[in-house]
Amino acid sequence: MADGPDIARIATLIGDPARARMLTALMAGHALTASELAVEAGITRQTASGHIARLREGGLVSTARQGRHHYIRLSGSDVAETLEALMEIVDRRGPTRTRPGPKEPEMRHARICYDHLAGALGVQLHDRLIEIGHLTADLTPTPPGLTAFDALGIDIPALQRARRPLCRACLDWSERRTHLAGGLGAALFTAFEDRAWIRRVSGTRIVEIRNPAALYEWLL
Amino acid sequence: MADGPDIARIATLIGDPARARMLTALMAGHALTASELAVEAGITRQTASGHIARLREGGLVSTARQGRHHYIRLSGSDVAETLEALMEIVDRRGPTRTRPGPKEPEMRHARICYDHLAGALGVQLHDRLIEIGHLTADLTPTPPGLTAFDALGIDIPALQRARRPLCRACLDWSERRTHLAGGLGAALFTAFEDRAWIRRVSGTRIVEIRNPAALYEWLL
DNA sequence: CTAATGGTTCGGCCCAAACCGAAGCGTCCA
DNA sequence: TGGACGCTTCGGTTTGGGCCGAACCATTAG
Repeated sequence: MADGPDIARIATLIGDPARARMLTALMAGHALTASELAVEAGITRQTASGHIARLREGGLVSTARQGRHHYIRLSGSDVAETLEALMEIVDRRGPTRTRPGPKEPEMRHARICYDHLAGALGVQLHDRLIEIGHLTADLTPTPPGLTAFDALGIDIPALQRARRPLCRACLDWSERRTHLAGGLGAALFTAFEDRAWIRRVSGTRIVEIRNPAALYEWLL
Repeated sequence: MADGPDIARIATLIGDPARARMLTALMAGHALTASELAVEAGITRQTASGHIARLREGGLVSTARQGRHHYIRLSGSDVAETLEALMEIVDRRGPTRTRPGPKEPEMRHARICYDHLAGALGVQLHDRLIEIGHLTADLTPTPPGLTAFDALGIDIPALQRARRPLCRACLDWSERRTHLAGGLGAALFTAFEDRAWIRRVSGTRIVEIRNPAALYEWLL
């Protein structure tokens, strides 16, 4: 009898849209910081902080402090399995799907995720970099990749010396696939922006493609 | 962006204590009426009616009218699996642990999970079927397995034609290992029940072993 | 040291939804 | 045909909690 409310407690934690987006983002298996989760969930840092506290209290995530950063990850595979079970229900009988959601097509096409590209364009960039051999499947730069990044003015060795990981896979909530995050993801974004190949729409997370020809040529 | 992953919608449905109690009651696999569910959840009929409408709208339960009665059941095994996954999280890290009531040991030993065996016996069945070669490690029936299932009156080809997957691994929340679900899991349960090898304890999810000799002999 | 950055806490606003009483439908039986 | 029964719908109240602005700690950089 008492187990009813207990599963309700856990389900309630997953049931908030912002928290569900956080947990979905954490499904990639990588630890994320509180700020990154806030961006991923589309809420402010202080709101995210409260959500994280509740998730931690409920045992769904665990946190680790490293300096002034708090890294958050799913607390175990059982949590991931539960989320997958929920996704399966959604998939099997979802009359109102999120994938072709007509809400904000531009957001789904290209947006900024913290400091790197996300959306369909972000996923495409990620896949293409691996496809043309600039990155290996586990996101390590290859010699040709180093040359190509250097041609964009990106100093890979300097990025590698930074504390931040060079490359990280970030799960895209609209595409449900990974895009490129980390120092290189951020560097590529600014490189594209400096060349006016892309531009941020001020006040939103939306990213516009200004020079598709140059962008796609670089991806050949 | 506002409408993130739909898993939040499903989780919210499970996240209300009254609805969680209803769903837990339905885990036994029997259809219940709206009034019975109201008693089970400890709320009035009209409140229960609203909850049932929401659960039906969300696709978690299906209803059937028979005269002036409305019978409600879980809409599928995927819902039961999700609930079991949630129970496993609760079981593993629940702060307010459910009192180890008198029913607990029997529940852990053998219980029904929607329509198939769970608990220690369920896990044992799963492992044994693989061990004696009736199923492969990825849960495909072998020729000797087909013969053995046929001897129990189970029509595997008919089950394979059904929409439901024939064999499915379902994570057991008390054993933390997988037991056998899917069409075959359900068919085995009814076959054992028909032969009076096992019996359900009415009003609960507990399953009693009535003829252990016959049951274990079949598993040789 | 000060400044910048990551994270948390506090206070107040606001809304979704859970709840019940009462009334409204159907369905079944005498 | 009237009445009992099962269930749903409607109104109105209440509350939990999600959200943000602002202020507050902690760590690192300069």
